[in-house]
Amino acid sequence: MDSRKLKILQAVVDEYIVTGEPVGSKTVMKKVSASSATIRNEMAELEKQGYLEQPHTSAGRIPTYNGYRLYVDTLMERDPLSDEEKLMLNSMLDENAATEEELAGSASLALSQLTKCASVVASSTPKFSLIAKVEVIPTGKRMYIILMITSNGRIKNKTCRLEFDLTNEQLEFFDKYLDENLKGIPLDEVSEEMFDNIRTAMGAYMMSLTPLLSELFSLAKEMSAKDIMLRGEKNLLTCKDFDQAEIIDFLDNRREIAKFFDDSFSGLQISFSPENDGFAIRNSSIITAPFKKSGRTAGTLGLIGPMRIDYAKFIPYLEYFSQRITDLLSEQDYDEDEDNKE
Amino acid sequence: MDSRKLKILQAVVDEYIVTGEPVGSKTVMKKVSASSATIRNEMAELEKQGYLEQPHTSAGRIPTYNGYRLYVDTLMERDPLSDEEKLMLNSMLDENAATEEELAGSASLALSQLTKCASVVASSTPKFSLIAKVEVIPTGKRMYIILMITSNGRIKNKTCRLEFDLTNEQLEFFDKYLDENLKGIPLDEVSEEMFDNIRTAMGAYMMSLTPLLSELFSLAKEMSAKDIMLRGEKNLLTCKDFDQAEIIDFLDNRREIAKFFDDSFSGLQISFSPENDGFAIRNSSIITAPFKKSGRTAGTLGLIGPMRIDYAKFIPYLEYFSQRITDLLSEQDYDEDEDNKE
DNA sequence: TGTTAGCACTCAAAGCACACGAGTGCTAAA
DNA sequence: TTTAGCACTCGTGTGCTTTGAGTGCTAACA
Repeated sequence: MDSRKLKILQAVVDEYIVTGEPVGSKTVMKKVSASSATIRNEMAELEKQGYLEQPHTSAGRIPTYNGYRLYVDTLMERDPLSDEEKLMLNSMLDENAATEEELAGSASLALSQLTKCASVVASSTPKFSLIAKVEVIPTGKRMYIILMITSNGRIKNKTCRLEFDLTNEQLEFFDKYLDENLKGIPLDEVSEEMFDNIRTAMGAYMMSLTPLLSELFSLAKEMSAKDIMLRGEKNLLTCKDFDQAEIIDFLDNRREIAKFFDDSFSGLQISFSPENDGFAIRNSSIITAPFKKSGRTAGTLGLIGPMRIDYAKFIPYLEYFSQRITDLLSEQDYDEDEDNKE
Repeated sequence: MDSRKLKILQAVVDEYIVTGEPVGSKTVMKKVSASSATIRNEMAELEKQGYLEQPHTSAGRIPTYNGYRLYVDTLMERDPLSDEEKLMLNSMLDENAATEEELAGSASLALSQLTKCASVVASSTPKFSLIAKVEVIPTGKRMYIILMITSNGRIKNKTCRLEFDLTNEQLEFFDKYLDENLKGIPLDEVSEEMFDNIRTAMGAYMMSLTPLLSELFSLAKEMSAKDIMLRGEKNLLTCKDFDQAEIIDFLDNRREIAKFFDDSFSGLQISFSPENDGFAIRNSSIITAPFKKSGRTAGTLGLIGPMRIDYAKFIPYLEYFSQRITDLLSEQDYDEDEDNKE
């Protein structure tokens, strides 16, 4: 592939990203030293090769997704972050956040504001988390709250109403049993059978405790389910590159989005909707960057927007945030190690 | 006001609600026995009086908000619920919901699906709820979860990270102190001063416990803050009577919505956007119906949609749900009373 | 052989004229 | 007071033309 042709492709994508209008040969001429005729010839070839397309015969060219692919993989020059930008990004990150989720959440919010796209945080922690505490708290007539805390500090609760009040004895037995038998179990190993076993182990208490138990089971399931955090969804709604109805469908389908982010990526990844077999919104691109803790991937920070997006600017943002999160999380690690030495 | 004129107004609103198109004199003729000329004269007067308007000279009439006001207040005939409809509504209500919120939430979801509008639940419970339990749970190096449960079974938690780990002694002291001094306090009486007092009462422990304390304070504030539950927001987005951007702004502003629902209404209320001084979306109407528990208002079920909405059908839905919720909540009361007699 | 100037061609978008028709207000007769 | 009739209004839809940005192709040029 001719270097001039690459330059032309680059110029077209660069320009199209800014204007959103099909790019003609004259416009490209400003950036590539060749006559418009030459550029036209080259563009015709780029079209044959599948990197550009024409909305209609007498219009300029716009990049195809193959064009974008080539652009982001080899042509694009990233805008390095200025010191002011770094300062700004830092100020938007809540470095004092108590939890990993909050930290990443603040990055996600910042990203969505800066890019006018939607931003996602997907934590991969559930896989490694153990049940740390289970508690049943009576809160009123026949009302009980079940509380579950995991080893990494995530907490969730469920309220349930029983047919009869439990005696103190029953409650104590249940609490003790759960403490002895569930603590330390990895969340994703919780299974139906396991709970069947517990149920039989309840003996005489079985009848009265079964409803609590099944709520507890579904609570565990909910906690082990991969979930994501979405910020700036509304930015997508006002994006004219997208079809309204499609976005609403997409946003309704958190499960699918979570599944997409489940494949943990090793580094920065850019994927375009045609590559995500029907999952994503048409004309969308998803950029993801993982962040790490203790050397292993702790989650993924993602950006969902149109294909026509300022990659050169936004990718550094994303990378900076994911790096910063990784640093902050490992600082915590360091603290902990230091403590251990005492 | 002439009875024929009222009939004409009613016919116009009825028709416009169905078709969404300006209604002409010929169409009205089908419902009112008078010639089109007479109807035109009357409509011209209704326009002068501010009940109808014309999008342009040669178009039919559409109701103004004054027209809608008159319609819902005196003209409209509600469609009574058929037995099948009642059955359907019942099946959509989660009567086994453990909490009031879940129960009302299921009604809200059902409403939003049936009406293609957004639906709101606003609980007025926070006002009457007391702090029932406060617990500090260590979950890792310097990580603590603060848990707060109210007398009516609402639960919320906050994670916070401290500079130093607390000793068991400190933790026990804190837990005991909180249990003795916060239990039974009404949530809305929690004040800055109160926490200042607690802080001084901490004595030697003050330094280490202050961060936890301030998190606890903000947790209490969050819990006493009025919040609402919104369902079917996306229905508004696809409603062509609304301006996209305005809806997005509106939905972003939960605080405002919550405030609106804070004025507890005594019965069914219908309000139109011009009456809500700039708060609501243009051309929107908000219908609210309170539900009760133990004789006093426990919350409000609301419907947010365009002014052009099938009032005759949807108001009975809303009323049925709020009545049903009231019944279910008082059944619980009854149970409790019965228990108390034992 | 690659590049460029020039030219004919294409086609979406914008503008314009026109007809249509739904609906009106007004007038005059019943 | 009601109604039939009529002239008038105005948004909508249709077809036509113009405009201009942009193209592909060809022939001349370096």
